[in-house]
Formats: sequence, C-alpha cells, structure tokens
Amino acid sequence: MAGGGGGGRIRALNVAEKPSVAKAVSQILSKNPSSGGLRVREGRSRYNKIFDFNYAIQNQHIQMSFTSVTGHLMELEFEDRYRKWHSCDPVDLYQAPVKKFVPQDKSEIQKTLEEEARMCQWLILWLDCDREGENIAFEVVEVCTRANRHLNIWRARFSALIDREIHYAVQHLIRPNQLFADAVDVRQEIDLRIGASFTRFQTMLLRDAFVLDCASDDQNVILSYGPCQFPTLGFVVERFWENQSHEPEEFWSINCTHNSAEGTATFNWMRGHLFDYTSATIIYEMCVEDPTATVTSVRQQEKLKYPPHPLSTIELEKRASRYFRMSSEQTMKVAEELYQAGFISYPRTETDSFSERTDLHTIVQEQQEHPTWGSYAQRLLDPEAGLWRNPSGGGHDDKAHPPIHPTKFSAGEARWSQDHHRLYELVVRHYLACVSQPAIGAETTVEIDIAGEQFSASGRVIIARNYLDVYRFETWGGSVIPTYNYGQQFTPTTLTLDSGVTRPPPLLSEADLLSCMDKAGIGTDATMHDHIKKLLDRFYATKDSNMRFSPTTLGEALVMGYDDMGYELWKPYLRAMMESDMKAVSIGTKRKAEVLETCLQQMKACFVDARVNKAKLFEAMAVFFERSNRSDASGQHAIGDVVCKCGLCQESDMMLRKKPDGNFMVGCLGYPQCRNVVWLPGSVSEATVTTNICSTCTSGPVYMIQFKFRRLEIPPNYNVDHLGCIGGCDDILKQLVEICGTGFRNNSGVPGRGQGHTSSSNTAQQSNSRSTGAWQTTHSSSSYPSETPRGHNARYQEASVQNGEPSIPCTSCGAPCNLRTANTQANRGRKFYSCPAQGCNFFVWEDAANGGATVARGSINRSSASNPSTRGGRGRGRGRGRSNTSGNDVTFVSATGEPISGRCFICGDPSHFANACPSRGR
DNA sequence: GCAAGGTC
Repeated sequence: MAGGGGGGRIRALNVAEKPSVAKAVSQILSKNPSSGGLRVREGRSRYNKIFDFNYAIQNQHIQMSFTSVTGHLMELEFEDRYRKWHSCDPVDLYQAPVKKFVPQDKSEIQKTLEEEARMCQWLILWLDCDREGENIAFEVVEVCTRANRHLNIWRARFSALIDREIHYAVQHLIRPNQLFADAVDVRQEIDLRIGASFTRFQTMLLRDAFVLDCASDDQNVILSYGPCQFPTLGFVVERFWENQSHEPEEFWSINCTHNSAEGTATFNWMRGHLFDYTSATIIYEMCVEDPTATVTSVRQQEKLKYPPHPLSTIELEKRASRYFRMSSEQTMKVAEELYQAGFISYPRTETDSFSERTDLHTIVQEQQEHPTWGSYAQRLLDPEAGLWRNPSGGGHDDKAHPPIHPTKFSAGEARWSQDHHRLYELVVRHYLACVSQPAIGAETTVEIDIAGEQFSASGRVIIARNYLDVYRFETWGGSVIPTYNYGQQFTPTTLTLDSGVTRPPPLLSEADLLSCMDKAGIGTDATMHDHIKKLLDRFYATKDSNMRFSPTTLGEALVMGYDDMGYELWKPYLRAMMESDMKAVSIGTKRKAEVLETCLQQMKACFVDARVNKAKLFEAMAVFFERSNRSDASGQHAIGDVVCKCGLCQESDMMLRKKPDGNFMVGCLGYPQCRNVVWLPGSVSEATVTTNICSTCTSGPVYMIQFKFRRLEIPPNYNVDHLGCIGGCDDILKQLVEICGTGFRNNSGVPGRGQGHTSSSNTAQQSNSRSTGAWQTTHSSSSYPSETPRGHNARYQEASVQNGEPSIPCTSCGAPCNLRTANTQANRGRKFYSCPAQGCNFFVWEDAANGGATVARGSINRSSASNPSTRGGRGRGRGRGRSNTSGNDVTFVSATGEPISGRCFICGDPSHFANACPSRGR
C-alpha cells in the first residue's frame, strides 16, 4: 500500500455517512491499548463529532481522526436564473445548466472536513457500501481535495459494524468506485429535470383553470409530478378502478357436512365453485340422487409454520401497519427515535439475513430480564429446550446495514409513547421469533367421493407452538375433525347447493401499497413512506378509517389525463428503465453521458407531446372539477405557449398570452427585467400557437399563430382565419393592428371588461405574484359529480366515426352499427363495429365480423384479460376495467445481458421500448 | 414553490 506521509506519522481523515457509524467504528478500532485511547472533539457541526485514536494499517502507524457527514453533503439544483417558476419555459429545464453545491445547512460539516483535510495525508471513506454511499463518498472527496490536493484517497468496504469486519475493511482498503457514483448522478439529474418540468407544467396549467376545492388555499396548491410519487399514485388509482368497475358475478358451490359422535366435519367441493348455474345444478342433482360418501383418501402430515425472516424496513412498516394500524411515516419516525436513543439498530435497511459473524446469542441474553418475554429468551438460550434455530435469510442484502434488531434492553422507558412501546416490542419479539424453531402442526386431510364428485375436509392439531409463543402477532388455528378410515362409507348430514357472488378486489392497504412499490422498485427503504405521505399531502389520495387508500378526484383526474394521452407516466416502467440504466452505468456497460442524453431526450419528447395534448388533461380535470374564472374559459392560454426566443434580452422565451380583459399579446418571460412585448390586434377572438415555423423570419424559430378575428371588427376584405407571424414579416397582422388598434392600455389596471370583480392578472407583464383572495369563486358542485360514472356513450369517445363507411345491423337489437376505429393503446387503428344503442353491448372487430365471430362487451371478464381482441372493450369512466396485459409482456435483454421484463414507458406497448416508440415523433 | 436520495 502506498504511503503518503513523507516520513512522519501519517494522519488519516476518516469519514462516515452518519455520526453513529463514526462513533461505532472508532470504538471498534480503538479497543487495542496501542490506540492511545479514544478521544472525542467537537466539530463545527454539533451533530458530527470527531474521534481521535492511533491505529496500525499494514504495520504503518496512522493517527486517525474520524468524523462524519449526515447523508448527502451536496445538492443538485438549476442555476439561479432557472430557479423561479416563471423564469423560463418548463421545457428549457431539460437543458438548463445544473450545479452541485453544498447547501447552507451543511456548510459547518464542510468546514470541519476542510480543516481536518488540511492536516491529513490520507482520506479514508467509510460511507455506506451502496450506490448512494459511493456518491456521497465523491462529494466528500470533492470538498476535501479542494482543501488539500495531495490527499491519498481510500475506501473502506464493510457491511456491518462487527469488530472482525471493520478490522478487515481497514486492512484491505480499496479505491472508491466512480461508476457507482456516476449512476447516482444520472438518477439525480433525471429526477430533477423531469420532476421540475412536469410539476411546473401541470401546476401552472391546471391550478388556475379549475376550482380544486381540495385545499384551503387553491392558489398555493402544487400539482407535483415525480418518477416515484406518480407510479405510487398509479397503484392506488388502478386498484380503485378495478374495485369500482367490478361486476359481481354469481357462482355456485356444493357443500357437505357430516356429524358423528366425534363431532362435525365440513367437506369442501374440490371444484371450488362454478359460474354456470345449470352445470352446478346438474352435478348437485347427481349427488343428491346418490349421496353415499366414500372415503377415498386419509392423509396425515406434519406441517411447519416458519417464523418470519429477520426484519427489514419494509417488513417493519408493513407489520406495524397490520398489527398496530400505524402509518409507515409514523413507524419510521418512532423507529428513528428508538435508533437515536440506542434501543434498536439502524432502521433503514433492505437486509433480511444476519451476517454469519453476528453474535446472535448476546442479543437474546440482554432480553432475559424482561417481565413479559424474558422467560422466553431464557428458554431460547437453554440448549435442552431445543428452541434455538439459526435464522433463515430472505435473500436481500443492501451490503450496508444488518436487519433491524434490538441493541439495548428496555422494559419500557417513562417518556415512551404507546407507539414507542409497540414498535420496540415488535422489534424484540420479531428478533426472538426469527431465532426460534417453527411451529409444528399435524394436519389430517380426508377426501370423499359422492357420485363421482370429490370433496375434502381437513383438521389441524398444534403439536409445538415454538416461535408463536413469543410472536403474539401471528396465529395458527387448530381444528379437530372426526376420525375417518379409507374406504369408509357414510351418508352426509347436509348436502347443499349454495350461491355466492364475486367480490371486488379491496382498495390498497398501506402494506399492499408498500408491496407494490417494493416489487416495482419504486423508492428505497428510506423513502417509500415519504412517497406515500406525499400522495396525502398533495391531495392526490386519502386513507380511510380502515387504512385503505383511494385516489381523490384530483389524483384520479391527473392519472386519467395522462392515460388518455396514451402515456404510462403513472406506471412504474419509467422508474424500472431508469433503474436498469443506473445498473448499466454502475457496472460500466453504459456511459453516464450517454444514458443522460438518451433518457432526457426521450423525456423531453414526451413532455413536448404532453403539452401539445394538454387538452386531454383538461378534459379529465373537467370531469371532476368546475372551471375557475381565474383564467379564460378554455384555459388554453393560462400559461401561454412559446412563440420565439426574446430578441431583446436574448435569454427568455416570448409567450402568447391572453389577458383577463380578453386581449392577446406576446410577452417576454423575463419580465420585469425584460419588458419586450408584441401587442396583437384588438379584434382577435382566438389565438393558438401552432407547430409551423415561419420561413421568412430567420433570426430563430418563430412559431406561427393561428388567429381568429371577430368578423364585425375587421374590414370585409380580411379573412376571419389567419395563420400569422409576429416576427415582423406579416403585413396583414400589421395592417390589422393599425386598423383595429391593440389591447394595450385599453384595460390595463382596471377591472376586466364585463367582470364585476377586481381582476388580478396572471400575466408576467402586470404582476409576477399572484393575488390571493381577489377572486370571487363560487363553490358549487361539479357538473359531472364524481359519483357519476362517465356514461355508456363515453366509450365512443375513444373511437372516431368513419363517415360513409358501411354499417352492419346489431345482432342484439338491429340498430345500424357504423364502422369505427379504435384509439386505445392496445388496438389503435383497428376497425370495429359497436352498437350505439343505450344499454346494448354488441361489439365486434371488423376482422372478426368477416368470420362471423362476435364478442359481447358484457361478457368480458375472467380469463379474457390476455386476449387482445377483448381488451380495452369496457367502458371506463369512473370505473375502468382491469388493464391486465401481463399475458402480452415480452422480455428484453439489457446491455448487461440481463433480461428486462417491460414495455415502452411512453405508450405502454410491450413490443418496444421508449426509444423506438412511434408516438415520440408525433 | 418543483424530484428523489441521503440523514438530524
């Protein structure tokens, strides 16, 4: 190993990710008497102390100083001129320069690092051994090497705060891994650009256009978008739609009981149930005609019920939610406090197996004195009891932290709340359970035959409760059935044909939601509860008294809007793709710059397209919310569209705007610094920026504007429709300005024309701040009450009528059915006939019609989900049919050779990924 | 005022 001290004793600055690790590692390394003892100094930050001791690395004497950061030292932000929401068009955020800097609240830590680094020759990085930790390591390197360019930089790799592991790590130092850090840089930049652009876009577009009535102050509502929070909302909405669109279906089953001297046995039909009444009745009648039951099998088996795996964060959150109805946010808050006070280990961990080097017995020993579970701990430690079992792992390891376990005994502290008591108890009991033997039961299964139909009954006797004795949160019921012998015959006491109905899938519980997120890779153990809380904070979802989530109308409308655009931005595919790209960067198969460029290019195309299709968002919002009078009726010009770059300040964009008085103008976003403005004729009634670029004005792209003039306000020889340019080349526009005048000074500063209240402009030219309370908005219910599903006819909005195309008579009611074209994700462009009559379900694809086959809409349900010819057929509205396309997913292979199961995150098509999406160029 | 990720 290379030295760096130049003769004298080497001084090394050691940095951990959190104060607790700096302390723990220092204590381990300073146990040897040659360390000269552990000395503690204050750092500039009161949380991050500095520990000094001596240590020998590879026989070199090192003077160690050990301090810490608190997570990330730096933040990524846009440069200042892009920070204000109105400073630029949100689409610019895909290229706007970003900077990484140490925020104010971390400056004291930065100073400590700089001061210590100047005195040291080595820097040893003890950050957590995951990707985020590696990224933080490079943040520390950046700060330290700015203070001392000659530092020799080392990385210690460890996965648990266990003596042997820590000593091994410090004797086998390696170099930090730039690729791991690069992967995190990629994520940070993509998250920032996508999050900020979409959040600004949808907030500014919708907040002023609708009466949201979800917050006391509509004006300050933020309609955020994030690559984690939106898919989380997506899970809630999707389940809600499944729940709402469920159509109960009646089914039938045959049940049999038999009373004997030993008791009663209940036999279940091994077919489960049948949906066809006639079939069920026929079988039932066969049984009734010949009801003699013959025992065909008697099986006795020992069954084990295993204790849970060691506790990870997600499991802690899920179990606290199930057992105590605690929210994941509260669980993490309480767990953090228990950790800070030293009672439990670090609560943010994915790991669910203990390292072989963990001293599992000592942890049990500490619990022997507890009044409630102490005796169980004693039994565990008694070899004669045979209760001990080395815990089985769940196969997850974040290489940074052990599973959550008790670290200090407590019989309950005076200042603990009920939640502290509960959570500590859960952690202890869970730990004791997972080092215990499984529960053992003896199960008896008896099968009988009645008229050729099979029935079965089972009973269970608990032989040994084992871990269940301490893990009071789980139960395992016992039930006794009479003794039966093979070949025995008897006549059932009852034989009934019973009916039931299918139930809708329940709304998602917090535990369900965490499972969905975990499975899809949304968020990390440390952030999942934040994403759930964000849904509640943003008024996107609510949690009912049963701890189950439903979307609010706002959450549903946003998801519906993007879904109607054909975008799956509310699905987890984008995050999955990012995760796969991050992996590729971290192992070097893709370069950071390449991934950034590709992903941002795709997302920008997606953003631009979403903005073009913003009418879909408006339509979806209009289903649930009343239009506000804060902007013009259509809302189309609430924030305006970019016309060109400003020729005056050369920095900001010129946007088309409609003032509250109805007049149009094109103004610079840089107002008030830049006051460039082009006033348009006062006779304009409508104006929309098009995608056509003026071929005459060559100073830069100038998008042409489609104008509509009021007939009575322009001379007869001018057209009411005009595709014009504001770049200076358009003589017609200039003439009309001369003839009709502009809106300038007509109404500025006075109440809007015909409006009885004081208006507050939301254009940059008049005011940069929004006035609150100036608007007198009425608070009445929406014209489309949220309880009312979009009607039967809504589904035809998905299709366009082909005029002049042939029609066929409906086979159900005879009404003529026009040929239509599907516009759904799954079947875009495919032709079909469907009956327009209210309540009629006739539907047939054109290709199927030629062969005479029909598919009735009403019968689309079980087992048809993977059949593309029947997908997308249900009406949606408030309750959308299950969009189960799992049968169609294809497997891709990533650059690293790993299979990626997925599909295009833009349109959801399973046949390609986003970079090949045909909708990109639309 | 925007994301998600660390951690206090």
